[in-house]
Amino acid sequence: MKTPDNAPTECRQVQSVLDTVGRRWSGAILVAASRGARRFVDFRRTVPGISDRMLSVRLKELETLGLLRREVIPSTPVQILYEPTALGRELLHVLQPLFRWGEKHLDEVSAATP
Amino acid sequence: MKTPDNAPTECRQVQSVLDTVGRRWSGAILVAASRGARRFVDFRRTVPGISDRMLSVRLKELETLGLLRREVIPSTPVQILYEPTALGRELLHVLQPLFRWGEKHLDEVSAATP
DNA sequence: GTATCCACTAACCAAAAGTTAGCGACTAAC
DNA sequence: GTTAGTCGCTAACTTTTGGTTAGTGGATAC
Repeated sequence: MKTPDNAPTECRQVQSVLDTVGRRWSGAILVAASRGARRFVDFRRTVPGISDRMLSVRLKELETLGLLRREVIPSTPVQILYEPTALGRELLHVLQPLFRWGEKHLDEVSAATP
Repeated sequence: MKTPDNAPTECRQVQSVLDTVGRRWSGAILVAASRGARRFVDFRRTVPGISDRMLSVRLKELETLGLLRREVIPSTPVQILYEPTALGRELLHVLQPLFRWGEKHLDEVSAATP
């Protein structure tokens, strides 16, 4: 069977999206943010199993990608707030169908990985 | 700010979905399949830049996950066909919004990653 | 007989993720 | 007033994952 000429382009695009938002923890961090997490400790408590290092690395990445905004509040102790940008909220919105699929089918899928 | 009690569960679910479909090449391979790719060489031609090894590894994973079905046709030379299962097609369907988001915003996002 | 195709696999190297520990500046408890 | 704990990180190191290159066997093509 033959694939259409634009198929490689589509594949490249899909690849790029998943390379940016599909990295380990990124999705979970965005969801945590959408559920109200703002401070470093909020995320650490809300994302199960993440280490300080990975959280720090991913928050920085997501900020660089323009999906989270970092705000420093010079109180004592200093507070650092992360919140979704408009772009981040839009991304969370299009991720909803994927999450619902996960809820529905994850048992079937993970049952297949021994 | 406080996150709701079910937030960690949601994060875990998101994590699991993205751990399965968000691995490098998996999304592109599924898209290739949805565009008509069936044989090993079809995928290699349709997914730009993938190596034989990664293609082989990912096809096996996607088969184990129940997203692709592997069929051996004992012709000469033997043909191996991979096609999306019902579950795979459903997943592709819920990934569409994400892909469209990518088309629209990838330039903004990748412009932020130097 | 040399060349190529198909669907892989082996051996090896690089990059990403995970683990453990600790930092400085502060606060609260005893 | 010393001990313990919090917050937002970072450094050093190990493990896991991904990437590259090469090669396989059986077949047909020239």
